[in-house]
Amino acid sequence: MGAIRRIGSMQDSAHAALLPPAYDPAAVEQKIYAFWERSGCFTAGRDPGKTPFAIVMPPPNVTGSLHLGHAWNNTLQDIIIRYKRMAGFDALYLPGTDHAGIATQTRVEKTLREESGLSRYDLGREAFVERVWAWKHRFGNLITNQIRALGASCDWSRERFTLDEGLSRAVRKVFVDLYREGLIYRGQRIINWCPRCATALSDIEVEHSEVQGTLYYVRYPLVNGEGEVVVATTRPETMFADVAVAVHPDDDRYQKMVGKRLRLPLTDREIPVIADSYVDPEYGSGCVKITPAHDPNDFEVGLRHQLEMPQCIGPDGRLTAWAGPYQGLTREAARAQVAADLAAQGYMVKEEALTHAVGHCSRCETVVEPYLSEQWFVRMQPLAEPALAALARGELRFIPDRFEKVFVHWLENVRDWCISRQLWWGHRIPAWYCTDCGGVTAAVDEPQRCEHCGSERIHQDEDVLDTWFSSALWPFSTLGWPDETGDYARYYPTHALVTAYDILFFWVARMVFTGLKFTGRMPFREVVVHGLIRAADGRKMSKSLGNGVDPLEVIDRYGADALRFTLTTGTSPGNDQRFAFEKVEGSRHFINKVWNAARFVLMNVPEGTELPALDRSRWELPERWILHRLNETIDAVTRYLDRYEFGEAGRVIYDFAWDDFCDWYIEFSKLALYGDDEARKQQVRAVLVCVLDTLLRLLHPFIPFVTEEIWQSLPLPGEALVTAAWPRVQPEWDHPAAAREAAAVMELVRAVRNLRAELNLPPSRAVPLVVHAQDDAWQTLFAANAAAIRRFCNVSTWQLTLAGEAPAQAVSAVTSGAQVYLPLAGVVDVATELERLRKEQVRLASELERAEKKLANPQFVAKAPAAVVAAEQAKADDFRTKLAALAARMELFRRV
RNA sequence: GCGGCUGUAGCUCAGAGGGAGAGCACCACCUUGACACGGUGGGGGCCACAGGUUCGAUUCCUGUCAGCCGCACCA
Repeated sequence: MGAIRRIGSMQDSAHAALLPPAYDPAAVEQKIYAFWERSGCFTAGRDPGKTPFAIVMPPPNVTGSLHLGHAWNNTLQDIIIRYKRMAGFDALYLPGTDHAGIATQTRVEKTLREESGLSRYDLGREAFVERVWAWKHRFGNLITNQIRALGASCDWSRERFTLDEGLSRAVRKVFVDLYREGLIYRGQRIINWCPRCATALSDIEVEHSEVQGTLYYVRYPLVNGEGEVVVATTRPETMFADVAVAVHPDDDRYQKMVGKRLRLPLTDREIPVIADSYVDPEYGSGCVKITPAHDPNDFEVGLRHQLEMPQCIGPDGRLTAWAGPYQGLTREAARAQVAADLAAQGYMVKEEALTHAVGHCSRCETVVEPYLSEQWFVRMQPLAEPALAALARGELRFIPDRFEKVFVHWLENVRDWCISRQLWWGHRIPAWYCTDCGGVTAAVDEPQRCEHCGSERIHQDEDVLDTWFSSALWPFSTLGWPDETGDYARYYPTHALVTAYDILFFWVARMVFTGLKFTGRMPFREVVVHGLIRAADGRKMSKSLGNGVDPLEVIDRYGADALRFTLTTGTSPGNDQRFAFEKVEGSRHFINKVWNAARFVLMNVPEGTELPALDRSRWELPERWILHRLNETIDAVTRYLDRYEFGEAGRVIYDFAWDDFCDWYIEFSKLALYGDDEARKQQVRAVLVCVLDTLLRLLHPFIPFVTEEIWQSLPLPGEALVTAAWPRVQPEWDHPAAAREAAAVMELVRAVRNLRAELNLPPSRAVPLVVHAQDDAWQTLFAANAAAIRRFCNVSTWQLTLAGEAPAQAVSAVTSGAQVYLPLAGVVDVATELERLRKEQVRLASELERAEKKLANPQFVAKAPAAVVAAEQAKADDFRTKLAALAARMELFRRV
């Protein structure tokens, strides 16, 4: 990043002590993001020698605003990208936005209506589309700026929009190629129609939800007056488009009816009784009215029996001329009216309450109308099959893997995809119709003449493509495909795709089969699936409930890092999480803790300090232990990140930072820093800086802002943390013995603190401490750490010997390697002390019993791994030693 | 109907074939020279239930119950 130097922040203060004791994210986040962007460190491809690693961002709606789902999704992606960047990859995080056909068009139409009372038709297509573009230019960078506020390290120089010229060309090419191969066709079919949006929808844009309805049993009399059939229907208003009544061919009750003619009530029309095995004789009356234009199953029946397909409901959801006097009524009004009239005229046999699932528009919740119309479709089976085969070959990994099953099931049962939308905002279908020969010309570039007859009298299809049609190409269209660009060659296939499970079918499946079809490869190797974010009470966040939380508000109040850390530690693979402000508060506290640990280090490493190299020979127990723990932490975080276990990774560093570094090591370090051994002081400073440096690196992908801010203040080479190297385990830091020894020292300290607390001794009161070490080795250890023990426990006089005569008037505890006594004449109550010891004895005895029982089991000794048996043996020994000491102690007390 | 997820401390949730964990909340004490967005100590759980596999199950398998979510739906 050449000319860009560090931002200059903490180190500008005269002294770290002048830094505010509470971290203020608002003061630094924008400055740091600007620094990152300016430095070019997010731009991929600057070092061709590095291995590429690419993630494409799931494009949010260009005129939408960030919600917590986006925040979560982008945080996880950014963690991966930042980690990979630090680990030496040429990391590309490709951002962009989606034109979101229906949503955006609806939004602009609404404003138009509010501002001028005009509809899009009043304006005309061209003017309206212009308006949408104006809207896009006005609000289009809102969401991308919000993604910046979150800290996402996107390569903005490669930002894409689904309606960009390049991407549009990719869309047209895919359409034309599929059309020529017969994989896209146009046909008269029943599709899902939203009367409010006035457009066709694909199957997955329909949400089925249970509705309380009525099953009407209606008499259809025979024309000859010799009887009747009773049909059951939930939609009597469609009867004007009935063309038959079907019964099962084997249904004895109705066999004689087949072929007879019925008179349709409320009309003068006659319709036949037909036989079709689609009818379930068990359900309802066993007679089904057939309405091919208004029901997908009836449509199939209609095709089989070559029936007419009249429509009695129009695209606006109102009854048509076919409904005679009912024309113009809405579906709902017509249903009520028809039911009432049928009843009044004696056709209604009965009405039964019925709950059934009804399709609703996923966008506006209007009841979807199965509607017969001419639409464009993608033939799915030939595309799904190669995808299934590739999945079976293991070319795509789902994390967690259970989502593969859902995915496969969907692909196995997928139906043709309706891709035409009766909208104006989107990619216009690249198909032209010839007025003369009626032929269709599909072309990437606007054709001058019909490719069938050469006529120039051609006009383009009015409709646009489903937005997901362009999203399906996103991983390669954004990289330049169909051109063989450098980016496409270098970054495609991308590596990981991070997404919530709710768009697996909408988006992931479609990228998979178009990717395979057009690039010959899976567009990504791994799909990292996360869940949905819910309100604190577990309900979905929604506009109607008013329980949505604006991530920008969270960022304002707590900082982007706190939001990120909350979302990250709340992640468990594939599962939903609940959002609560208390959690964000917890994250903010953690960030503040890190901030203050840094303040401590800086205050003790004055400007200009020349830090010595780490020198293992000069380390004492705290240094050996903390670096050993740091190694374990580096290893764990790296492994968890490699497995996309974000929550666990975050938790592991949290524990290290707070418990090990802050609570213990910093406290240990004070002994040296406030002492007067200059050489040791320098070594401890070096260790402090090293641990803090490493900790910041490990934390950076999770909480990038605060870590960058702190890191640039440290006396270290390098310009920015964002491009610093990811830590590696240092074999020379490994020190299992130190881990055990430190554990014993800490256990001793805790035991003394516990005694003090139980005696209600205020921390300010120094107490005498007697320690009896179990053997020479333990004695050496405790002697070496006497200063720490004395400081941590506020000890006045200190006596460390090998086990010997115990002070009588004392409270005591048994720890690994030692017995500790607080000889406090007058404070000790023999009865309470005995009771305390007895409770401890009971606890230890039960532990020992458990261990001994295990060890006494020959099967356990024979079959369990040796290490497990040895560990159990060691535990038992430890318990026995402690119990013996305890028994001796109690004996002494009884004699007093 | 088919498939999946969840059930662990008061709450929110991790976890893992071998001594039950965190955060918040709670109790007690503490303005110690990084931090009260803090420190120290503490209480609290037959890990939903019943079987099975195993030397050993809270963890793996089967079933039951409860909550949730997909997919498919017959009017």
